[in-house]
Amino acid sequence: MKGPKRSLDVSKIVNAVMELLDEEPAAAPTLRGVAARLGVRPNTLYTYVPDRVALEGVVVEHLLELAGPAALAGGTPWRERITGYALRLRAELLSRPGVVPFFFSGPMNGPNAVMVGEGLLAAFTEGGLRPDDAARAAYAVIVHVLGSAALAAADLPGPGTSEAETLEARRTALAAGPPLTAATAATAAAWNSPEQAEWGINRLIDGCVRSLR
Amino acid sequence: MKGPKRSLDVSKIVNAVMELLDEEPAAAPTLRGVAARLGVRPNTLYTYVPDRVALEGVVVEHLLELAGPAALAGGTPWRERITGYALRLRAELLSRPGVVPFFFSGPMNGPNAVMVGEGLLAAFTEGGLRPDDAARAAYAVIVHVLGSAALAAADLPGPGTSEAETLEARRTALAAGPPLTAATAATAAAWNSPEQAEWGINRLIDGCVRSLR
DNA sequence: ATAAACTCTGTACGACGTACATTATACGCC
DNA sequence: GGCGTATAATGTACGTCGTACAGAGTTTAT
Repeated sequence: MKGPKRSLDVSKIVNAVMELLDEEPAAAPTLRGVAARLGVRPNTLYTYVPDRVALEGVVVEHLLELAGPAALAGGTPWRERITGYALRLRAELLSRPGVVPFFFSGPMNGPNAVMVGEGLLAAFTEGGLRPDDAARAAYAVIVHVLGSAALAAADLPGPGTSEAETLEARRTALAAGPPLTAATAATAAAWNSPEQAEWGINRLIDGCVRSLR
Repeated sequence: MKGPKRSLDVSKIVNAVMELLDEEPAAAPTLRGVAARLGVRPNTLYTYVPDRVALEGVVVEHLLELAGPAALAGGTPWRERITGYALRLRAELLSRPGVVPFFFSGPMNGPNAVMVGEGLLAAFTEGGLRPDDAARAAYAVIVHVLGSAALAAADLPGPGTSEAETLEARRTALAAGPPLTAATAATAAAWNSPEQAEWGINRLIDGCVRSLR
């Protein structure tokens, strides 16, 4: 290559994004913020990435990998592989709520997304689903995990509010609602808990398996 | 009340948002855009709504109603009520992709959200689920619908690109992937189709029902 | 040695959400 | 029935965002 040496590369940029998220997990990282942290002008990033959406795309790829897609390939029972990856990914996202919107800003077609898809396909195939159903099931799992994370992130307590008190606030609000809502207020108030997410994914997998008979 | 007459009200604002979405369904409506359409300065909207997130919240409420939550209450078989509302809501969102992020920008606790929850609870209860499971199932359905809509919106063809050609592009890209992905490329390429969404929701409900035995 | 290719900077633009002071309007009260 | 006061809308402004474009500086190929 001709010109001057590059001072950065995409992985350095991703690292900067992750550092920003470590410091302020709920704040959505911005192009300018990333550039500032790297000691560089905002438009310098355009050398490495065509636009903001693409930057978010590489961050998404990094997070998909952080959740350990390799563990999807085999070793443990197929069902645990699916729920395991799903819940790990969800946890990674919720510990950095600022990154959640990135998953909805463009198509997910990077190599890690493909790898996750292949791993889910393998697991569901091992579970006895026919190929087409396995494909549908794999997508449904992704939908569920990302939907769950996004809704939970939208409901996160702001700074200066404890998790326990928002939960209690939700519970009393629901208890004042219509009959069925009131009757299940305690359960419904914890709708964004990991346990609830796990329940949902398990029911989804149950339904996919049931389609066998 | 004392001061001058109000020139607007919240419903007029919501109407303006919907008009903006009619004209440019993929563009996220902005405070300034809404104000301009109403012939008013941007900060005038602060008389009616505390901030942008709250504005988005009332739009969300309006869309939840547009999908016809009353039909959740009864009349048809319980299962159809659930899938019907879910798919109607999904369709409303996808015909206005610009509004999808609004569903993830704050808690969903308006009256229509409560009404939808109650309707889902009623349907699942009629389906035989115990109250707590019905609550979990209701939330899982919401997660799935919104997740599906958000992922589909993120993958929508840009202007000047037909749906058929993006589908074909996805198919060939997947066909070049790892073995299981390649084998199911045709199915997986249509992952954001309404049929696929329906399949996912039906599997989820199947799984919830199965938890009975 | 020179030209071409490439990186980064400097500067700028328009859009966004929102804050604050100011002006105009209408009701309640004496 | 005029007047004070609460309220609505405006005017103006600030800081942040993504991104465009021209220019300066650096490296390699010839």
